[in-house]
Amino acid sequence: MHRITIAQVAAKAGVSTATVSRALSGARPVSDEIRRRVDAAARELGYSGNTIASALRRSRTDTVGMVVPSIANPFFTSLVESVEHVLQAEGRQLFLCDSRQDTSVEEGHLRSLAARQVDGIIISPCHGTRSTPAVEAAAAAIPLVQLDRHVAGTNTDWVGVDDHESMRLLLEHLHGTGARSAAFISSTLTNSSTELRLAGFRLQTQRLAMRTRPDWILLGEYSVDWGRRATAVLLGDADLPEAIVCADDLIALGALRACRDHGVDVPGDIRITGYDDIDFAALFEPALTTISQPRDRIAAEAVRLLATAAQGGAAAAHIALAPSLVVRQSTGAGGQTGPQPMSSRSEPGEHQESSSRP
Amino acid sequence: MHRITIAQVAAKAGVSTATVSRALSGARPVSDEIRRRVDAAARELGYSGNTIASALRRSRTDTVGMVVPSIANPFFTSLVESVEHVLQAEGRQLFLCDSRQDTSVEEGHLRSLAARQVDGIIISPCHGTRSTPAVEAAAAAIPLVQLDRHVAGTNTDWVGVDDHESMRLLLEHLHGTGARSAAFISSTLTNSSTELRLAGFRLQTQRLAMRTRPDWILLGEYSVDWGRRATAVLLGDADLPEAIVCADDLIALGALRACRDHGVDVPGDIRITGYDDIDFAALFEPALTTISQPRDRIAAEAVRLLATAAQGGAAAAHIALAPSLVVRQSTGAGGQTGPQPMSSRSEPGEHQESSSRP
DNA sequence: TTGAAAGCGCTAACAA
DNA sequence: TTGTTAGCGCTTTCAA
Repeated sequence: MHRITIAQVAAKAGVSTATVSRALSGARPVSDEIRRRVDAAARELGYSGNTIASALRRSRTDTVGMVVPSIANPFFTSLVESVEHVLQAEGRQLFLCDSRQDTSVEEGHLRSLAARQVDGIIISPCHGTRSTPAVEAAAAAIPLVQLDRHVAGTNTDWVGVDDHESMRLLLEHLHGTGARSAAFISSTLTNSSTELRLAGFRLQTQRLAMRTRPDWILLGEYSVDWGRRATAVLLGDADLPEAIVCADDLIALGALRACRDHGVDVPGDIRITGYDDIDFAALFEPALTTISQPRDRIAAEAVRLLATAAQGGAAAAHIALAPSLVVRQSTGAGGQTGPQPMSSRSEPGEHQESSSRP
Repeated sequence: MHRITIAQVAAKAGVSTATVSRALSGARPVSDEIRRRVDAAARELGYSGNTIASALRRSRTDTVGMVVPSIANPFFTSLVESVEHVLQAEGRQLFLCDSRQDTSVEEGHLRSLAARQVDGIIISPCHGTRSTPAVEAAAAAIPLVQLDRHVAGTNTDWVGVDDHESMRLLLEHLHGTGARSAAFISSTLTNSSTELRLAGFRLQTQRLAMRTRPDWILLGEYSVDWGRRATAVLLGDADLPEAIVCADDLIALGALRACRDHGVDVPGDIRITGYDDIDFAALFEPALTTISQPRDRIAAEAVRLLATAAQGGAAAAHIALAPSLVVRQSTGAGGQTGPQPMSSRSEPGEHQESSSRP
């Protein structure tokens, strides 16, 4: 199992190792004749290259690290998928890390990625304040971009959607369907997205004069189970909200489930909305009205920012892409059902960019 | 942004680079006094190590590559999650690759992983025969274990569940609920698991004298949409099967959806089963009876086999773990519904191991 | 227990 | 266009 080295290829082709390197990488001009000889020798020997040695020499690994709070969460899964596809198109490779909502695990991952000399790090930090030191330390050494969520007090690149705009879309839509009161189910406020979504909810309900109550703001975690339990609490009261706004689709699916279990009709008695537009959101009965994030675009921007930062750009960029509202049955708008192409989506374009590199 | 090297730590601590290396890795004995000095120097300088240089020297990267046909498929997602957790516990890192059901993409990934000197490769090949050359080539250079599916004609390690046993569990259960006829919806037969599941279906229906028909065997792809369309075809005929056995949960969820759309009661009119026990299987209405694969165990065995192979074990191991049947409402057994702990699961133990290393 | 020195496989100056 | 040479940062003999 001894690996073939460039020296053996050089010997076989009767040229120097430098020439082999040039011929194979195509970085510098090489005569056709020699290129043929080198290619033949490499093929015959089954030469496959040693990226490690190359990386050490070039101080560049063509490798990106990605850290997410939970691989199993469908939203992050599709973000990972998008990032992987972008990298794969560039011949780069993805180190995938799951922080499991644990800042110490997250810190370990960041350290390890730094030691592995990744060219960049893409992270959805698991906590809005406790993740800050590790994120800052990593960002000081390596280009780093935060995705979706971001920690407080740092000045790194960030890409996500405009959570405020999302809440405006959702609540105006609900208001338009006649809802005049709303509850909000979310995770505890440990990160920026979660905080912004709640702030947006408060702002928009107030603006639209929709009624809410302090005990209609239920904070737990991003999971189906929490959505179910929180909704059960809401349904246990005589005063029911006309709408339940959920901070992600998992919570919303749990809410749908709880309503079904309690014989509450959706959207007849209560309208329900989600956030993220995971694949299963379209499949449930009733299909879920939700916010779609332009994941591919988010991934592409993130990778682009990494490249820019690697070239020594100065100012950090905050890119908020436009979310889009996907109307389905759970808000009674008679929207489409099932997994068909979602033609009602508005084209998600760039929404605002607060600052950019030169 | 210049990285600190071991030489700078050595200078600051007043020792040689060799000593720093020994002190930091803990591989060889170092006096307490010097260890203290080195640790202090490293901390003050913010030394973080260069895994690339270390890897080149040790010819070991503490890195594993994983190639799956589709990151977004919840079954593979959870396999990825399990593998990542096992590796993370060992301080190793995962290169995640999505072959997107494309053998040429897959081949590119395998080449790239080999060039990156990964310590091992874990792969669910996307095709039973067309993936063979690339898998064999990779396996010749690097420890490789196939997960879930495996290609024809190679002799590499493999870990998965016993698909035949799964079909026995499913069909005996269906027979027990009174079903005497069954249809089968699956992907086209491009890989081993798919083939084995169909073979198992044929064998068990015959053994149990359950009626089936050639046009009740519908082969498309592993997706909700295909399950839905295939079921719609079945429901268009006057002769309805009493059960539909689906080769994965996505297909089964599509089948449930089609039945609902056509006003066919599940499990009253037709029983439906899935395969994989993805998280959403428990959430649908009716909740899905399915086969649970011991994912963590599969992941752990795969990583263990990689280590064994790296130490130069000879014979390839084929480890088939025992699947377990999870009974829920879609087969009318009044099983539990919703996402509660699945107490009816039998403990998945080792089922058979056809050969093992010395 | 510590240090000196070689070298992992590759690429980038520099020369020719 | 090609070859020579140095060296990326680390670990590991080998000697002391």
